Amino acid sequence: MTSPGHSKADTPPDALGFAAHDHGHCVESGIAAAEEHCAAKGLQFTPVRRKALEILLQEHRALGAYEVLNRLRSAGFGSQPPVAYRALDFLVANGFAHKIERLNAFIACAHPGTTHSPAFMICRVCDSVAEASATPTRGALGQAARDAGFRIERTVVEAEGVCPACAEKADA
Amino acid sequence: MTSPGHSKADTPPDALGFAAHDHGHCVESGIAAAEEHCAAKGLQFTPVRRKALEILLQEHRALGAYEVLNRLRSAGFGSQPPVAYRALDFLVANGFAHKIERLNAFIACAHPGTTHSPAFMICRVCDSVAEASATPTRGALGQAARDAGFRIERTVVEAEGVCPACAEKADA
DNA sequence: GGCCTCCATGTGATTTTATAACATCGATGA
DNA sequence: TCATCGATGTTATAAAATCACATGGAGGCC
Repeated sequence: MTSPGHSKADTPPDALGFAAHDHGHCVESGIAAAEEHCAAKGLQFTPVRRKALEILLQEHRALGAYEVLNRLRSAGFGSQPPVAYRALDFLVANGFAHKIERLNAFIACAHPGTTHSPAFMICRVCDSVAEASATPTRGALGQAARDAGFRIERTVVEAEGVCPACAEKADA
Repeated sequence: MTSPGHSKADTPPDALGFAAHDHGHCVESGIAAAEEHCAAKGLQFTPVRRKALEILLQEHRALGAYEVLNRLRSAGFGSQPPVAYRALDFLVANGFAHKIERLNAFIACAHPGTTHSPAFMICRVCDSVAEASATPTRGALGQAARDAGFRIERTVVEAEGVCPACAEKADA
């Protein structure tokens, strides 16, 4: 995880993920948020589910289901695809993780607990992914949907490009 | 294309696809646009590629690569996956078709020839798909990208929901 | 013409991603 | 006690995508 030892110590609350930050905090707070939310809603935050979330939280990039599966197996859980897919489905369904459609891969949610329509920036060089907020009903798409009478239930917003770190390297 | 003089007073020129329209026109004009564009750029608009585009243009919904492959086979072309994937890659690379990431499927472009960042509305009931225009650099995502120093090269914008026709049926 | 290169097409084989179908087990509660 | 439910596990298979390699036509060049 190439922890960049810069001066900045904390993650700006509702942004970026490309910036340097206290990564241990991401993991802890992600787990804590899920724990609370599950307790509040009567959901079972079982060992596989917790472990799957932990695995995702380790990285600011998207992991394929089979990569998660391998790590779950290493941790002593079942070794067949449904094990991973079920855990991931649970995390996604409850907003603790998101699926990056472009990559057929999964990433921990950067602001769990809050309802939001996520938007992602995917670096095609280093594969890092940052989560931002989308306001899908406000732009051209929202207008088109209103004009057409289309009822939006969910949006996928993913930008592919080059993250600042990689852009800098390329320039040099 | 997008020459609106021809439409039936139903299809707004650069929108929707859920509305009724002269569908034969979609096919013809889609093919014609591709033909022109290829001639202009020195690209080979070969029989498989043309047929693949025709197949996509038949429908206002996304077709999986294997569905396209089946139809190509029926039309006398090769029957192995690369046949379809290569034709589709060509169409996508040149803006004649788009991939709907959410569905792992492909759809003909609704306004070929013009450079654009497409946005899609996908009906989860009837599977129809309409193409609109996105303005990804203008909303919250664009702002986040600027703040982060992320260089956007391509965006995926897909809204899932219920189209007007299906919503009406559900109400009734 | 003969030859070379490029690119498109074709094939078989394989990899990657995802789901179906069914068995077991522990917790809950009538 | 025992029926039910949800979570986990397994085997098997489906669906989506790519790899590797052979063939064949169109142009350019000698």
